[in-house]
Order: sequence, then structure tokens, then C-alpha cells
Amino acid sequence: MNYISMLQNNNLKVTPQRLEIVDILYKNGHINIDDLYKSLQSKFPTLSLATIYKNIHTMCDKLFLSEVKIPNRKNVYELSKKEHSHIICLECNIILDINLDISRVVNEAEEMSKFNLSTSQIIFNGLCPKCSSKE
Amino acid sequence: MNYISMLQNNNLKVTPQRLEIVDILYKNGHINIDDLYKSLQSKFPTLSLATIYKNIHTMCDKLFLSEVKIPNRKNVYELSKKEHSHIICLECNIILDINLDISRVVNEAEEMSKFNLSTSQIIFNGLCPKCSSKE
DNA sequence: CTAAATGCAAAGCATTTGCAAATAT
DNA sequence: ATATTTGCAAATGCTTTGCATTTAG
Repeated sequence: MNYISMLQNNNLKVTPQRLEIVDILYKNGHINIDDLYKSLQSKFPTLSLATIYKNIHTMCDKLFLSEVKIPNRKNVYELSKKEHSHIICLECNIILDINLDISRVVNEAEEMSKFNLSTSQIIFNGLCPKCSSKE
Repeated sequence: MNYISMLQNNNLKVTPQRLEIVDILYKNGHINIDDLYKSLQSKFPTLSLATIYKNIHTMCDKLFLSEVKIPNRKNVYELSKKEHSHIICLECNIILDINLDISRVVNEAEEMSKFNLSTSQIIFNGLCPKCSSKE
């Protein structure tokens, strides 16, 4: 699906700033506000942080962006997609998506807690292959 | 293990403020800075937020407190214990600990990613039994 | 042409810092 | 007696708001 219709479907005007924000998110996967700001500076020298905050929040409200809260780190944002887990290298800080079958664990959690579960967040921390081999 | 030796073992002086903070954490399980502040007001009318922040951070640094980052909520703190997951009611906001066997999922994540995993955070969202029955 | 978005400056919160006074050991 | 901790006030930093100007549709 292309960014333009994604914005239009949500009654958001297609501005160059928004297109670039979405493009950066698409290419980077996960990015925090400051890095996003830095990435946008060259293309939009006058762009303000306020614009980024406003856009990130409207897009999160429209549910096509998601906020990811990672321990000891600034929040990062990603384009919403099928529920997935995150895996983070404690050395080089790379963040990857990973699709796991967690149904067993969810079922166990429901049985134990008697909760009716709807969503979950899973973050794994460790060392990526490159950083592992350097130790 | 008692709070006093927990503080002493970490070269922290045993002040009434610290004892009460730890006691509240022990009784509440999970609490955010503001609620902690409110809970302490009656016992310590002059206690300042700065003291809470300083203490929470030194205790987190000493690793006997842990910060839990929950989507759409303020960070909460808990006494460190065996790794466990959290389960949160979207209706009444209660936060519970749950001990699950996640070894299969961790193994699968390691195989798929080739990461060397050390820790993980898992948060489940849903409705608790009480809130489920009200719907 | 109109409603929405941008960008600036100011305001608002949450958190941290500096420092004098109080306290634990 | 000394080093640490507390609590205040000020400072910092991140995020939001208000508003005039610009832009998309």
C-alpha cells in the first residue's frame, strides 16, 4: 500500500513533510523523535520539532503508526503492521522485527490469569550475530 | 530478605524515606512516580519529588529496583525479582505479575534471529476477570 | 476558497542539578 | 566526624499549545 492513499484514507493531507516522515519510517523501521528530526533537517531546513510531534501523534491516533517503548531507551515509532516482537542488540542497538508463534504462551497466560487477552508486547534483548562474535 | 540489609548491602544509608519507598513498592507491586509521591505525602509532608527521583534511580542502578515501561502509561517501578511477565487490564488498569515458561519462544527467537538472547520483556493486555464479566 | 498543516515562540510538565542543612553511621 | 542524603529552588529537557502564515485539495 502506498503512503499517499494511506494518508488520504485517514483524512490527512498529503504534505511533503508527512511523505518524508513516512518514507523514513518505512526505510528505517524504528526511529525515535530526535533521529527523525535529524534525518529530516537536510530536506526541510525549517521543519520544526512541533510539526514532527503533531504528525507522529496524529498518525498514531489514526493507528497506522505504533509507538514502541523499549527499556532504557527513547520511544521509537514504526509503521503499524501485523503484531510482531522486537529483538534488540544491547551492543549495537539495532532493533529488528521478529514474527513468532506466541499462541501457546498467550493461552497459558490466559489460563493462569483468567484474563481475556487482546494484544501483547514482547521485547528480547541480547547480542546480534555480529556483536556476539566480537566478544 | 529484609529491606534494611538490602539497602546496606548496596552501600545505601537506611533513611526513613527509603524504607517507606521500598515498603510501598513491596505492598503495591507496581507504582509510578506520582502515585509513589502521593503515597508518601502523609508520612513525609516535606518529602520532595527530587528525593524520590534520586532514590528510585540509585535503586535502579543498584539493580534491586526495575523500571517497567508500559504502552500508553507512565513508567512504573517494582522490586526486582525473578524474570516474569506483566499482564494489564485495559479497563481497570491493574497490573499483575505472571510467571510463564517462555523458553520455547526464546529458543525460537534465537534460532530465527541468530541472536544471543539474555533478557526479555513481555506485556499482555486484556481484560481482567472482573472487567470481562461486566462487558 | 476553506480547512488543515506548518513553523515559530511561548508555555507546560517531568526530571535533574546545585547546594545548604540535616542525618546516618 | 564525615560522607551521604534530604529538600528546596533553579535549571534543564522534552513535549505541547497558540497563533499567524502557508499550503493542499
